[in-house]
Amino acid sequence: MTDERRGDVASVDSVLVALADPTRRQLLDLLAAQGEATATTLAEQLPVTRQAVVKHLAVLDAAGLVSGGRVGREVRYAVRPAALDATARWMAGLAADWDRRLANIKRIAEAAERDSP
Amino acid sequence: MTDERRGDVASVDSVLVALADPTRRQLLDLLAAQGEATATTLAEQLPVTRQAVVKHLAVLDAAGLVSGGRVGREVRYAVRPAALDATARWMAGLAADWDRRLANIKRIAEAAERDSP
DNA sequence: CGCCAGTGCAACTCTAGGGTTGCACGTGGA
DNA sequence: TCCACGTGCAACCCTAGAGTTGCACTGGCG
Repeated sequence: MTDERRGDVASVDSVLVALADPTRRQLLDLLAAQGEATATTLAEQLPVTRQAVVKHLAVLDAAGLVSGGRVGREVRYAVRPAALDATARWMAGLAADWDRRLANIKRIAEAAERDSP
Repeated sequence: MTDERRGDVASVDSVLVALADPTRRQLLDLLAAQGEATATTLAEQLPVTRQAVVKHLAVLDAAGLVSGGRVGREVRYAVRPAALDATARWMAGLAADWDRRLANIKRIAEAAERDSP
């Protein structure tokens, strides 16, 4: 529901926090590989409990990285690229900004050096 | 020292962990804005102690996001875009991969639906 | 030469969150 | 119908790490 084009700070924060955990990244890899999966089947492929997986999925869901839908008595989760893509663009923009600033600083420093050697 | 071109998992991990903390992101913003700064001057602009800033700078340095150099009796830190840029590309690639996989799944699902309606 | 600013190191507190166990609930299949 | 499987909820442990305080060290400047 969040406007994808706006660089929302809160959403970037939640995505970064979500991706900081290695278990969650593994979870995302598994989900991306299998398309859809339940917390139970995911837990079978990881060295943690189903409950832990459920908590991680909740965090990932809050960050918009996955979404779950009920099918019968089970809940199938799938990966959502939008939030990840938005964060990637935010990060690329930040890196470009740093480059810009560093180039500026360097230019100014060289100009100052030329004035008073 | 790390080869920038290799998508090193460990370095991506350290960058994500480093960026997950809001104080560290603020620190990076300040550094990017000022070009160079010491732990002491940075601490003056933040609601935390200099020691906390030093620890954060150590984490950022280990992730390759900043680097510090001694000038006289003070240590000037500056931002390094390379690691951030590499992580941004890693993330963009991951998002693209997810898109690819989701499109595949969808295609297969539609083919199966066409077979047995 | 003495003093102060800026660092570095170490020990300590405290909370967020990753992980677990145990149980109750509901839905599908035999 | 009954039972088993997958989920949901709550309470709990335990460690990583964000932050603090206190002190020792050292290079610069008056």
